[in-house]
Amino acid sequence: MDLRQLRYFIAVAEERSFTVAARRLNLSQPPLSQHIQALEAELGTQLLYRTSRKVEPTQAGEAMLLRGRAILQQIKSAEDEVRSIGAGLIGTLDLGATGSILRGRLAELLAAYREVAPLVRMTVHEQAPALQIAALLNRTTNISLIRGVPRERDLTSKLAWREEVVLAVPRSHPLAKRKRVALGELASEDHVILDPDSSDFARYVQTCCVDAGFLPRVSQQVVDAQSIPSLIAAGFGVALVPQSIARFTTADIAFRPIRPSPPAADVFLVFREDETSMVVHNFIKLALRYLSQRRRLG
Amino acid sequence: MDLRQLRYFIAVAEERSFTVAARRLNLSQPPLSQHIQALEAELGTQLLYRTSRKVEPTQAGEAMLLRGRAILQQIKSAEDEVRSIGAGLIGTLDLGATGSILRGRLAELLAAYREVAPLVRMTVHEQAPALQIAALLNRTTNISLIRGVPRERDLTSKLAWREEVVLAVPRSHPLAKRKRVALGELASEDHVILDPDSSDFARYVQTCCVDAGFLPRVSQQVVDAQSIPSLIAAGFGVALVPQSIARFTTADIAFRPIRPSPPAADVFLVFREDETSMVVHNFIKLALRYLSQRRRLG
DNA sequence: AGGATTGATAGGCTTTCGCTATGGACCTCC
DNA sequence: GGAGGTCCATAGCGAAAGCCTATCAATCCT
Repeated sequence: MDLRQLRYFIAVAEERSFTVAARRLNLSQPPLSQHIQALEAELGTQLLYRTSRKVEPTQAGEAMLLRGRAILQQIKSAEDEVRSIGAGLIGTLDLGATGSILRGRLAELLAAYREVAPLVRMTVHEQAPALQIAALLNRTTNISLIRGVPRERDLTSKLAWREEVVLAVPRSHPLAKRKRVALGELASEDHVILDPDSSDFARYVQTCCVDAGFLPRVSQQVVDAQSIPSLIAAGFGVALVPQSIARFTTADIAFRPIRPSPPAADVFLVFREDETSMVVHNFIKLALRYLSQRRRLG
Repeated sequence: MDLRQLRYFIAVAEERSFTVAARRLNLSQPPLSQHIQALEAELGTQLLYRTSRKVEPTQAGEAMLLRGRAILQQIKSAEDEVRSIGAGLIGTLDLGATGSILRGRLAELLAAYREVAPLVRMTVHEQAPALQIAALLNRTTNISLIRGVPRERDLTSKLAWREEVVLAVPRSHPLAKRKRVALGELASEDHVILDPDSSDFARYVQTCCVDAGFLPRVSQQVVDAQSIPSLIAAGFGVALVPQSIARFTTADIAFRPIRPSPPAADVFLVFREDETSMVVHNFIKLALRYLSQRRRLG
């Protein structure tokens, strides 16, 4: 059986006329008759009872009409689904991010994406950077947002945005009175830092300090950036943190820009080089476009 | 989308190789590539991710594979159903018959038919002959078994079998002692008859009696042949009944053949002339064959 | 009875389909 | 590390199908 034959048959059965059906199909009547005959021959069954005055489906024809319509509908629906998947409008998207990035600019990016592709099931996996890399290689996640470029060969990274690194100090601290702070002035302070083993950002900050001529004295080392503000407020010292964190912390803490030469922490979109999902490609394309726009605007 | 393309795609997706799939499809590899390309172009989506070493479905391809398999299966199932209906192996069959015919030879005919077409839903409507005709014209029933040929123009009748008409008398009756009885001898008896208005059989019997030189004296007239044996046993008189009734009545009654020139009641298969159902045609064909066979054998 | 309408058939033309031959990328084996 | 082998894509040709116009046979309507 052929889909063309099926469509033709349905048209004739519905119109109860070869001539009218042919008109509807933008076809002349003879080939229509021939196709119906071929279909009947293949099924070994008369589907239409025809006199020169009227055409009516036989019982077999009624069944064929019913099932045929369902089949055509299913085909259409399958085509739509495949097209949607191919266009990246349907599917799943697993993102990896740390809490600070998620609560930072990522949230607005996700909102923008959801407007474009509302049917994509998004899941954000909040986890430490090292685990994010593993998850990407695992195919547990499709995309990660990470401060720093991972060196794995199968992964591709694209700069998403740059965040200035700022100083976090207790409001009572003398540096809190200052409008800006030079990096070198922090040499004598106690520092709260992230674990450099699991965090590119921590390593980057460390490098910046070394470049400024000192190795930060560590009073406390944490794995989750979320813990830093509380420790600062509790008087454990100062910390160099991404500016985006400033938006979500208590009043006990002051954030001060580092000047001159403020360090910038780069956040990257990271994904598998061989990623095939159109949802992922779509997201990346949209994200880069959206972010560059934002950068230009403000 | 074309079914051929769908089949081709499924083969390639399953085999994960154009070359192998082409072999399976009894096709050379180039047209296979072309069809897949055409399908992908139509859907605007890559369905297969191909390198020179391996072929794998994309996410869209996976969906297409799943839905496509279901569609092909549905098509096959629809074809099977239509073929079965066309062959008269699936459907419904509504038969009309009087109780005496049903409990007579019809039962064995239905048993024979059920062996050939076990999936056909048969329903027997036990009703008076006049109602049977109406039901046939109504399309409430497809086939009736009636003693006598209805004169309606839209109905066709085929002789199913002939039954000898025999005399039913109480065992205590003098005629019960006889081996055979001539029709003329019943002139002086009281008769239990069916309503001649609704029964061809009753009219036929009446005609036979008139031919034999008398008009039967009616002691009781009933509409249901089933009532006759009880009335005979109760001493209401005698009755001329189809031989088949003899098999299902009590010991109080004797059945005696009419000799010479036994009257014969003909039972006909009656059906609409424009009947289209293959189930009905099948049943009629089988019934006539089966019955003529039975006639020859016994 | 004759014109009109309907589905079936016949013959010619265009499009599609499948084949062989070949190209380009990649893997494997010596 | 280059030669051969394998795989999918492309090109060009012959065969088959699909579609069209013209016509026929049957039926309906006036």
